[in-house]
Amino acid sequence: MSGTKQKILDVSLELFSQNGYSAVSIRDICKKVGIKESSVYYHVKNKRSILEELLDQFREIASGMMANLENSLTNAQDFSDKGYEAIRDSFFEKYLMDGFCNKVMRLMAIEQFNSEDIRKLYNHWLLEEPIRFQSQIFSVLMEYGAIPKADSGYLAVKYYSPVYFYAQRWLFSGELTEENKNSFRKEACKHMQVFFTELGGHNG
Amino acid sequence: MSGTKQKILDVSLELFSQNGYSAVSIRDICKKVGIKESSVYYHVKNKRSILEELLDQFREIASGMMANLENSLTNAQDFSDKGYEAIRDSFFEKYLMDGFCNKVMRLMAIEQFNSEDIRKLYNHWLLEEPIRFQSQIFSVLMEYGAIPKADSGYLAVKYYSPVYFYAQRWLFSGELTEENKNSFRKEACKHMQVFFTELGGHNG
Amino acid sequence: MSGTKQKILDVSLELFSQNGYSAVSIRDICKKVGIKESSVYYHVKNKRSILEELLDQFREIASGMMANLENSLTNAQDFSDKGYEAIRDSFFEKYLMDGFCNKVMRLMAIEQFNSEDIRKLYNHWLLEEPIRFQSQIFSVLMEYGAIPKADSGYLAVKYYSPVYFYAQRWLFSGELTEENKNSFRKEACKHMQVFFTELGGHNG
Amino acid sequence: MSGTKQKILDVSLELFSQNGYSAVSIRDICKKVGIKESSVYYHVKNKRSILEELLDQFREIASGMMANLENSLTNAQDFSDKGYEAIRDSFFEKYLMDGFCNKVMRLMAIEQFNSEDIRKLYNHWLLEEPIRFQSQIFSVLMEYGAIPKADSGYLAVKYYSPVYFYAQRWLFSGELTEENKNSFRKEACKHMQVFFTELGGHNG
DNA sequence: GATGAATGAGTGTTCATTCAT
DNA sequence: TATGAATGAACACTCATTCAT
Repeated sequence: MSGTKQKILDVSLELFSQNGYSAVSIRDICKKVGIKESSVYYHVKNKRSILEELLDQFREIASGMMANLENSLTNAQDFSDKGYEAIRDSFFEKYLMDGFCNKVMRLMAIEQFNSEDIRKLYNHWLLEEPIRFQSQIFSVLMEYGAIPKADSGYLAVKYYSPVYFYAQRWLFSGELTEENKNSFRKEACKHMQVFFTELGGHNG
Repeated sequence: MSGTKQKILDVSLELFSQNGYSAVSIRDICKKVGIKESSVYYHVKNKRSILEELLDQFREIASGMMANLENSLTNAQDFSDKGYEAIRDSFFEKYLMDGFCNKVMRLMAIEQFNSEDIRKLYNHWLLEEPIRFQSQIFSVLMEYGAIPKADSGYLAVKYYSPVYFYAQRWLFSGELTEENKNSFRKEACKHMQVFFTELGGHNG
Repeated sequence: MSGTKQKILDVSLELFSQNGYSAVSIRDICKKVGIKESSVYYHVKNKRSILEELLDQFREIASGMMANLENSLTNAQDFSDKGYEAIRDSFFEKYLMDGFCNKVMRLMAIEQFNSEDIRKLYNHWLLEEPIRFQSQIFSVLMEYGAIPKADSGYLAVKYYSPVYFYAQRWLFSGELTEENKNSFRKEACKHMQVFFTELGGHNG
Repeated sequence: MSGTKQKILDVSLELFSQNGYSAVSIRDICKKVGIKESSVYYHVKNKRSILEELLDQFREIASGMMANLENSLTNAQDFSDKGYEAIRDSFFEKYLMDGFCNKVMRLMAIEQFNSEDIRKLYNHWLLEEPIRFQSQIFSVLMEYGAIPKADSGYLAVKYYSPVYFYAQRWLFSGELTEENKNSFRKEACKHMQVFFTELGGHNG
């Protein structure tokens, strides 16, 4: 991929994640990239295809990560805190906190209202899939007696929804500064830590 | 307020809450109201002012409700389930589930990314204020020994974030159907019930 | 219909008939009408709809005229030269030579290659329908013994094709001047006169 | 001429004759040729020059053929049907029906409205020249008593215009399929046959 | 011979808004 | 109160062409 094309994608993601797809014009993108408006069409088919390409990249990364986590879970031998923490951190750092994913999530959060496709994507990757996967983890932990048996779905909601809440507060709202990301990481990690401890406490 | 003006506001809210402020044109509004585009400017200064007026209405309702709840809390005599349930239901039914508030929230959820003002409003009324108020309730309950002492802020997050999560899933995503609203009510109420029971269980 | 709208249609037909639909831009039309480009969209839906409206007008006129001729033919009592001449002149003057029809025909002659719809229209009204109708006239004349029996279809082609040939030469080629129109009238009329005389000669 | 250059000309003629010069973009041509758009400018000066080159080729072929026919006529010894038929067939098959000429004619039929040069070319080679030459033939035939004396110009129009009419119907309108070409050949030949027979009949 | 990259000029169209009536 | 008519500014996009490599 040529440098210009990559720059177009980068700049587009930057702007899209700040203002949403429709609020960003080709003019805006080109101005920031440093090319004339007609030049952009040498690299991409049309405005929509820029968005599509970004979403495709995200889909690939997200699925890859999920497959990885799924794999880790299947092959996991120990269900101690350590084993689980690895999975949790992977999901957290390589997905929720990853620069690229982060921006796409913001973009999806914005654009879900204008595009059915994106709404589905958002719902899948930010609401359903995290719950589904976390629920699966809890099920496994219950099966192995690591935590007491209960409604794993509801447990997953209780576990994930504060993370989602903090994400809204610091990642999807306002500017995506390092400061905000750190606030998010601090609070979210604290929650996950505490939650898990309390869960184990019941068991112990 | 003249009938036409009210119709303009109603239609605008309807459309804004479905597609967002910028995705709705004056044309769209007027077509649904049944007037010509130029006529709208007799009733409102410009497109932005329609939004502003809706937000003002919301602000007033939301503040009123909050003041009411605040008042209920101050004057509360019994801290049994009943007393609390009244407050909870009021917040839930007259705010989260109210037709008007509901639409404005959706609108704010969409438009928070294009307008700093709306972002602040959204953050205040959907993230901060619910947590602040709930936290205050828990503090009072702790003080009176109704529930064990703990970090009331974190407790509020654990209590409210699933509600917020469900709201995202059922109220802010896709179309706002009665079916979705009912799903939301069912899930959110169940959570609040269970949560409070568990909380009391610790105490009892 | 407002004056401006009519002016838009008039100017459009003028330009379309000179240069073809696609070679004329909205800018060109507006410049000649004396309005700004955005104003045109108050009067018409889009560029294509201007063309469509002109074609609709033509269709109506052409069908009306054909129905009229058809009617004249059915009710005709005498099959002398006079009776037929009336029909012929009507077709010639109110259709081929009419200012509006004339321009639309030119426009169709140009645009038939870019639009399947227009190609069909052109074929129908300039190739097939004249032959069909003329053929019908000859059939009637043959039936009544006014002219000798023969292949009426081929006779129609022999009668009409020189008219079509002259039309190409004088009406559809180059600028549509009064001089050209007169040349066409002169040549075409002479042919029709001579042809009919020769036809009668066989009979007499 | 390099293979690529020839391919550019071939493809261009193919597309031009189907959609007209202006409706075909350099992109379209290059896609079909299998080169990038910038490459075409190594072979030709600009888009217009492709058209020019095609027209030059046509001019040469057409003039050559005409000179040939002219020559045949001058050297003709017998004015029987056979002698004439040779000339007629030559004109018909090597000009009107020839693949290359055919496409250029279509192209001229389309583009005559956008270009004065092409209009002149069209008028010359499809309206005036056939009439002039045919008229000349008839004159010769009259001189030699093969057909009765009459207005040779009008006779030429009567002879040629059905051919032109059929050409419009099957060669210039719609797609240029083998089926259409055959329909044209059949009808046109039949006409020429019949016409000549009738002509001779008067004489005999 | 061919192409990657870029561009100026142009196209049709939408939108919020104004203003005289 | 309402509207017919108009407009400037923006928008996504296409096209023929250039030029260094």
